[in-house]
Amino acid sequence: MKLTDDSQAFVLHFGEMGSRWGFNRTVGQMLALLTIHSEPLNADQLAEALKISRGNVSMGLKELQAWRLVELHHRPGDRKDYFTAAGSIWDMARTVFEERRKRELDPTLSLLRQLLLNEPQDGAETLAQERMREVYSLLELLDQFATTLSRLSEADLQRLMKLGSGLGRLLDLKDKVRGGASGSGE
Amino acid sequence: MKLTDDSQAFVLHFGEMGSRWGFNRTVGQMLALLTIHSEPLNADQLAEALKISRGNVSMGLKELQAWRLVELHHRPGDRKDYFTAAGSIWDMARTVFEERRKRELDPTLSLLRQLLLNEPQDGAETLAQERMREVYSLLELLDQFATTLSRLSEADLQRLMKLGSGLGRLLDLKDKVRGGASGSGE
DNA sequence: TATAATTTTCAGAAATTTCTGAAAGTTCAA
DNA sequence: TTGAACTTTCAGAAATTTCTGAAAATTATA
Repeated sequence: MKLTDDSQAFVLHFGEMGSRWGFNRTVGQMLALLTIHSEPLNADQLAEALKISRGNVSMGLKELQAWRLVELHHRPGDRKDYFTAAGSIWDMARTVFEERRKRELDPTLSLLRQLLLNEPQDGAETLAQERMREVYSLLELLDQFATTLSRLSEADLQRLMKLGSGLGRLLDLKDKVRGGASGSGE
Repeated sequence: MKLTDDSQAFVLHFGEMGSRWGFNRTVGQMLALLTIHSEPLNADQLAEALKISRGNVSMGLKELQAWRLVELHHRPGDRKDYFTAAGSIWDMARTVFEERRKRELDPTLSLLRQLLLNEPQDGAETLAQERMREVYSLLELLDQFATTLSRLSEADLQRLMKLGSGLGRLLDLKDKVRGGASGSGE
C-alpha cells in the first residue's frame, strides 16, 4: 500500500484536523484513507499505509465502528476483516454531525436541567441562574434544530444549504403565507 | 470570590466540555464564570475563584479576547483590567459558531482546492479524487450555510430553529410559490 | 481438540497539551 | 526619573492523551 502524494496529503490533513473534529490523529487518518480508497482494507494494510502499530489500528477501527463510520466486509477464503467507509460522503457527514450533537450538547443540557431545579438563595444566585437559563434555552433550541437538520433528506438538505441569503426571505415568505401563527409543528 | 455549589458545577462542567468545544479546560472555566457573574472580574479574582495560576489566567484571557468572547472594562481609580462576557448569550454562541466554522472547515477547503487542481494519473487516483471532490462540495456547501446562519438576525435564527419538522414543509412551500427555479440567490 | 490465524487489550512509553510561577515587560502616578 | 502596580511571557513541570507491541483472547480450520 503506497499512497500517492495527494492521497498522503489528504490523509495527513485529516489526521491534523481530527482533534478539532472529535477524533484523534490516527482515527482521522484511517477515516481519510478509507474514504478515498474504493477497495476494502484490512487492519494490516491500514497499519502499513499509515505507518502505525497494529494495536493502534485495532483501537481506531473500534472507535470508527462506534461512530458507525465504517463497514465490515469479508472476502471468501480470507479470515481477515476488511473495512470501507460507511455509505456516501453525505451519510458520513450526517453521522459525524449527529454524533457531535450528542457529545457536545447533550451533557450540558442534562446538567443544566439539574441546576435549574434549585432555588436561588440570593440576588447573585438569581442572576447566575438567569444566565444559565438563557444558555439552556439556546442550547436546547440548537439541539432540536441540529436534530431536525440531521433528519432531512439529502435533497432537502442540499436545497436548504443552497438558499444563501434566500433563507431570510424564505422565513418572511412563511410568515406571509401562514400568517405568522405557525411554527411549533412539534 | 466563593462560588456556590451550582455555579461551581456549571464552571467545572464548562471546563470539562471545553476541549470538545474548541478551548482548553481553564479557558472553558473562565468563560463559564464570566458568563454567570454579572459584575466584571479581574485576573486575580479569576485566579482565586478557579484556583489556577495568575499566568494561566493571563493566557486564558488572551485567548478569550482572540475569540472576542470577553470585553475589557476599567474602574475609576483602579489600574486592574476587568472582564465580562462579551454581549448576550446569543452573541457569544454566534461568535463561537463562526470561529469554529473557520477553524474546522476553512483549512480543509483550502487544502482540497489545491489537491483538486492536480491531474489524476491512474484509475485509483481518479477514484480518490472523485471522493475528495465530493468531500469538497459538501464542506463548501456546509461552510456557506454556516456563514448564512451566522449572519441571520437573532429573531430569524429563533424562527428558523423553532420550525422543527415545519422546515421540510417550508422547503416544499418555497418550491411551490417560486416554481422551484430560484434558490441560488448568491 | 489442537493449532494457526487473527483481533483485542492494556501497561508502559512517547508525544502533546496544559499549567505554574518567577522573571521580564509595561504603564502610570508622583 | 523612580518605583509600585499590574500584565505578559515562557521554560520547565505536571497532566493528559495517544501510541506501541507483546501477551491474552477469540475464531476458524484441520
